[in-house]
Amino acid sequence: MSDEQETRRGIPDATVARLPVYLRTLSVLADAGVATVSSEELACAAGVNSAKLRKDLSHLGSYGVRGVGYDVEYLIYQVGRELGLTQDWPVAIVGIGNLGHALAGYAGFATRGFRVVALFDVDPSVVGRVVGGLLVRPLGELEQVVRSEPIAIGVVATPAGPAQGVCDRLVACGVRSVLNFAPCVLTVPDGVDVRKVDLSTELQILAYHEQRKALRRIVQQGDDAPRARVGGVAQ
Amino acid sequence: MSDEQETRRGIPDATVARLPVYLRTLSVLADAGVATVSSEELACAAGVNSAKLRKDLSHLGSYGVRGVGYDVEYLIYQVGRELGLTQDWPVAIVGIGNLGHALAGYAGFATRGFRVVALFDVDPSVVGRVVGGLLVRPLGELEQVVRSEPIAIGVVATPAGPAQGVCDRLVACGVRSVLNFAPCVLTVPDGVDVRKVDLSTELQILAYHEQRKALRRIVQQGDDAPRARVGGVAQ
DNA sequence: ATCTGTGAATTTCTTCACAGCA
DNA sequence: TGCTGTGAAGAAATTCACAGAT
Repeated sequence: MSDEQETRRGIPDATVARLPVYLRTLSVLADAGVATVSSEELACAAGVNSAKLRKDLSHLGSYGVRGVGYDVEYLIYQVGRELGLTQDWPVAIVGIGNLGHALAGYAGFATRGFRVVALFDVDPSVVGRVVGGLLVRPLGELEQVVRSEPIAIGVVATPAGPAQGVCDRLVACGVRSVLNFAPCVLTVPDGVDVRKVDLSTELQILAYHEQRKALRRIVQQGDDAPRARVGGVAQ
Repeated sequence: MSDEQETRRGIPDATVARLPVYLRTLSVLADAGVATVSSEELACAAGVNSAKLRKDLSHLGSYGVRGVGYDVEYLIYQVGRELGLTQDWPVAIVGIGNLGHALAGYAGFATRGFRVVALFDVDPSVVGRVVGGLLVRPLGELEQVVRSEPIAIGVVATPAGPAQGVCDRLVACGVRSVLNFAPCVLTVPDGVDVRKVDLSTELQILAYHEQRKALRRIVQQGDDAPRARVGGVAQ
């Protein structure tokens, strides 16, 4: 019953989002020669609480040993398999500006499973250059290349303006997963996944909390100090 | 009663995370000359459903007009204020590799409120260069600069190795908000916020869903085709 | 004795559906 | 009538706390 649900609906989104963190943490432990790890230790290293970690891992199966913990190598394999990293995912990056340039050279992209196989740009001064060992092709060749190589994931690193158009072309060529760095919302048909990475969004979230912390400090001070200093903030 | 809670606990995290998206969407509308927008229209443009949008905005106050919608300019102001964008947030970036380079030149960083004021790197071949109009300083000057300029947000764009050390130094200088691009978990004292942007995490999440879609297609095919083709997948 | 895996309780987030105002 | 703002219902995620395996 619960197994059936696991297979059909899959693992909860919140759990999927944390699996990569666990995987990276486990890799660090493995490199350090650690063979076995408890949920408490792994959770701490990954920055979550141990009950959450255990519940997350329980969605993959029973890969721990009671009274002992988890075998690091085995868990790496299981988490990687669940995430689909045992397969090969060819990636294309469109838009080789500052960010695209960084992405093309980013070692993290070359980690298990992911393989950058094509770079595209419209700018003639960029096209023809070699970035991260790959030739930058003109955008016009997108359809041809994406169809011949079986591109699974398209990375949009263009400005906001052309992003939707580029995305449409990728999707038309059969790309079903898009990672969007452009500062805009991409609209895609059902069955296509988009994830958005937005630097200024993250900054704004930090600013919100920073502002609250500053406010809280003022109010706190106000509690100890004469009321007048608080101004209109409290109440 | 509910107002009190709003002031003390603040806006729900899930809402805060969406406000920047609304803000950007509103800016696009404003640039297009739209004066008034309904929750349905704005929600659609922002890629969320309208009930969620209305509930989100209701946490800021009652800034809409029943039967009419929201005034775009006014809402931009209110959302921006809530996020703390009416204040000035000086930002320092540590690690001017490919990514740091891209970040320093990223226009989104220069949007309302945020101002990159200092760049640091250890590499002597990078130190002294001018990137995005700013001189790259040696890491040794971090304490001096961060203390003299009132840096609010530190961006860690170093490799994983030095990231924690850099973060510790930033925090020691009074930085209370850190945006982490390094592929590792940063540990900070209470009262300091860290947000993590991880490119390979996003790819892995896409890979998970891509794998599931592929699997579903196979199972679906299996339903129409002879059982034998399904193999061990179904049941 | 120790540590996992998991039901149950709790909290948070989302969606519904409609009262109430323009 | 049209659209917002919001209680109430529902779904999802988190945390608790402990039974059960080694």
